[in-house]
Amino acid sequence: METNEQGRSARKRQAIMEAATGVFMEKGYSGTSMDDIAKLAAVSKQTVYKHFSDKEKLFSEIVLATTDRLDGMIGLVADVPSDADTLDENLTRLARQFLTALTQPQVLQLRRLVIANADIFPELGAAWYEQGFERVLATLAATFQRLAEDGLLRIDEPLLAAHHFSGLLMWIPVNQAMFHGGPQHTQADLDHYATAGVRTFLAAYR
Amino acid sequence: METNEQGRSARKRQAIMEAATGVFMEKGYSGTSMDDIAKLAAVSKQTVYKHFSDKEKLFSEIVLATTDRLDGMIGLVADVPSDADTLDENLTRLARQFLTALTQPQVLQLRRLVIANADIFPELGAAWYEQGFERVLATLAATFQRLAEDGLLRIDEPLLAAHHFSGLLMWIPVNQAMFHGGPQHTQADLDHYATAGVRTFLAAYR
DNA sequence: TGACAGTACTGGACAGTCCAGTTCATTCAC
DNA sequence: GTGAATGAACTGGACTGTCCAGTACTGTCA
Repeated sequence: METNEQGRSARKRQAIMEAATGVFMEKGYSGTSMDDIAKLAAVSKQTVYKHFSDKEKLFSEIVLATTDRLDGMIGLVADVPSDADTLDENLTRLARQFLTALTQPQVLQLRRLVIANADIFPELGAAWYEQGFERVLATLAATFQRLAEDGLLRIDEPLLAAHHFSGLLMWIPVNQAMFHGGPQHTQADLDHYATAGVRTFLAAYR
Repeated sequence: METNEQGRSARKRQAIMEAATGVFMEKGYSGTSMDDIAKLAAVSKQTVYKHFSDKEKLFSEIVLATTDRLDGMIGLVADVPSDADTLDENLTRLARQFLTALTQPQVLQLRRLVIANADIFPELGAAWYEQGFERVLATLAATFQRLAEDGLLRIDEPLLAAHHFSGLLMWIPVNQAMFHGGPQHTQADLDHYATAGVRTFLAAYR
């Protein structure tokens, strides 16, 4: 009789990854001990080592696992309609969604975590950047390219425009979050950043 | 008899700070041992502890000491002439100087160092952000305000404009540097970021 | 005489291993 | 179906080796 769709081993592995994600996020890589993780996962240390050969491997896996969750964001970016009349509000909505998604405490925390350990795990930092950040940016660039071909925007270098778009939006809140503990921005702040950023972007690129 | 202008004690202290700065930058906070620092400073461990009560205090001091070096940057930002004919090239020069200064390996490394340890030293992160980053931004905002009053720019919120300016310039190279090891940008890249960023900025704010 | 070098030491944390005994899911005989 | 048999996965805790912050002590030099 199979009451569990996953089986014991897979369930344990899942528990370990969730626990590890939580503890690494909260206490950083070197601040986290394997005992902490085992304890929080309600699992013996040996089981942790059965699933993940060492601490570095476990860390890599939990970090890269988070890039899977970006697909929704990709969809949003690709779905901006080619409609001149609503371009402003469509981009503003996109901007708000961008800001909301990227100022989630977990996302910022993960970003800090990756940056903090880019010395020790350079490949991990690069991989996360490519699979996460650049994937979204490339999609945004493609969207801008399409909008330009439809005559809604005037753009020479789509990728540069995409970087400008995100830089205008996120420079402020991301920087603040990197140096301070938690997020200091209210929803009103974010809305303001969104409208102001889109205004500046469209003034330059329409 | 005092043959040295500083005194032996002050010289030792200086040596310790320089050594600590180097090692912390290279190996991070937790990767650095007090023995490393003492050895590099050619000083006994006991002397290190005579000058700095513990590791945390030493770290804080060397990080905050770096914010003193921003005065040159402040001067540059404040000195943009109110001349409509050369506004474009003046801002582009400023942008280039900005980018060159902030993509220095030491600066990026320090930034990483502060972000990486913002969990453990939240006050330090906040202090560095305020005394370093926000000071430059505020000066830039004041300059924009002046340029707006002289009719060269059209600006509602000078501080927001300053953030947009720096976001347009630095989002790309700073992000790359945070996640990859060293700087991947050539001087040509930086020039391109500068001219493109200023072009976008002026299209929106002139 | 006081600041320093050099070095040994303490106390605690932690990665990773080992092992003896236990749980659990599957298989196969009845 | 029921119930043993089997082997893999798991527990819990002890153990090793290492690293490091901070202290103590002895000798040296100015």
